Amino acid sequence: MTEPRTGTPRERYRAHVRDEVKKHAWEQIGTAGAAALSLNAIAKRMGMSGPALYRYFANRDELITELIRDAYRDLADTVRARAAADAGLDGLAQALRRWALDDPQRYFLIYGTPVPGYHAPEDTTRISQEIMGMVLDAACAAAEQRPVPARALDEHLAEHRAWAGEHPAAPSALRQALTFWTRLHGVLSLELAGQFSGMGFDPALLYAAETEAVTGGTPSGHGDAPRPGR
Amino acid sequence: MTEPRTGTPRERYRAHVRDEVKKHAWEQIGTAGAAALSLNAIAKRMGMSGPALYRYFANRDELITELIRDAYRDLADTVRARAAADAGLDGLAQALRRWALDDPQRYFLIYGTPVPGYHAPEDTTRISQEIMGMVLDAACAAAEQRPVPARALDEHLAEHRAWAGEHPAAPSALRQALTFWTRLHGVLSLELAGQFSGMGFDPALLYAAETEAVTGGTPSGHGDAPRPGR
DNA sequence: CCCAAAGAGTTATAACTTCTAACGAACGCG
DNA sequence: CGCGTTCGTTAGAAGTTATAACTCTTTGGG
Repeated sequence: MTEPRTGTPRERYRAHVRDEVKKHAWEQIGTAGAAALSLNAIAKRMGMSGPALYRYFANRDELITELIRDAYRDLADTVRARAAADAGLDGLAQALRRWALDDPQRYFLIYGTPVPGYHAPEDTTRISQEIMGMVLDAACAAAEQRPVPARALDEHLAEHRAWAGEHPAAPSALRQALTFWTRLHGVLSLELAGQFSGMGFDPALLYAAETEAVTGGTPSGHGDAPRPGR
Repeated sequence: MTEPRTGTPRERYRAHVRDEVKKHAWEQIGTAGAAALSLNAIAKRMGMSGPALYRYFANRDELITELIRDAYRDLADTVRARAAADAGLDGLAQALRRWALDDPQRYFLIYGTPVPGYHAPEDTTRISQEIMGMVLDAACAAAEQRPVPARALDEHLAEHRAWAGEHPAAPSALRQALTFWTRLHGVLSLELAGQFSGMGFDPALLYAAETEAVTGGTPSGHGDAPRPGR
């Protein structure tokens, strides 16, 4: 989460306690969901009384916001590592699914049901944009090897490409990155939510099929092995 | 929600109070999310003390389960009405989006972040299957007019078609119904969660593009007007 | 019609939760 | 070695879910 080797002893201790709180928080979230997260319960498990935690987190929302921040950072790191290995769009898709399956509630903390009042802090939206940027990079790289056919939506995206920032992606790449996100999230979120549970088919194959469809069957760059199924 | 014209006066009164509780519950969920739903607050708004509501709902979870049940029923009714009008797959897609935008938290109550411990009651999964059945019907009807090309996934689905029940859909129709669900849910859930908010493009056009892609551009049956955008 | 049973709503209470306030003790910087 | 900052404590307010016990009303059977 954070490196403990900085600042004064007190700061290091503080960072250590904060990390331990977050560790217990993730456990609670994993077993009972974010709604059931209790500062009191965490304090007791750490062997101290409830109000002590308020020295480390202003309130429950700040702890959850911090967890969301960490989740975003971890996802960005995962995608960045995979992108650095030049794994291609399908490599990113695999990394995303693994990351999500590794801790479904962490995925839902980012992409799940929003709390009506809640507004994400600016830095998390920045990380979100960075992730999108890496997907855009991969989409452009894939388009060089195999051109992506144009769609009717491309025109609209060409006119509304503010979300891509300064990225020089072609309209078709914008669309590809966007549908990469929506299509994989569609399968992944329903799988993680257990909506496929009694249905019998293998979600991994559906995910692989969607990945192949959205990448145009591009077998990745020169990075790790493709392995469509699992 | 339920017809008040049945049973004894007491039963009718009971049903009336239950409906009023649910009405207030939906308001709370809409403005603060399901996690913030408070039986106490509902009771006070209805002019009675907290424990009185326990005459009508065993506990908070039972109320939420009942809301989920109602949401499923309402979605099934909406889809059924649209399917009866022979609106085609894209008609169902439009109906789904309208229904979701009408009350995002209601959509998320069904398709949003799951609570780790929670298991859906049997009747809601039955309704879910009924909805899937109607999508399958529409997919088969569309395939008669315009054949759907086969995909690699079809073979797997042909071998694992238990979820389709007795439905005689061809493997390609199974896949089409499944991706209809996952692709539209992918766009819709991210839109409802506000993930597209600062991005500039029109989610309706993205949804329309995904609808057209998944239906193969079939301009519906003979029902209501198609109207792709909005 | 009458009366007992059933049901509705009440208050009191327990066991939780978040979060503030006030206090004492320990830590570590100068 | 001090002395101020920081930490952890207990006390307590205001919420929550949920149960128990009690009162009052409604209802249906004799």
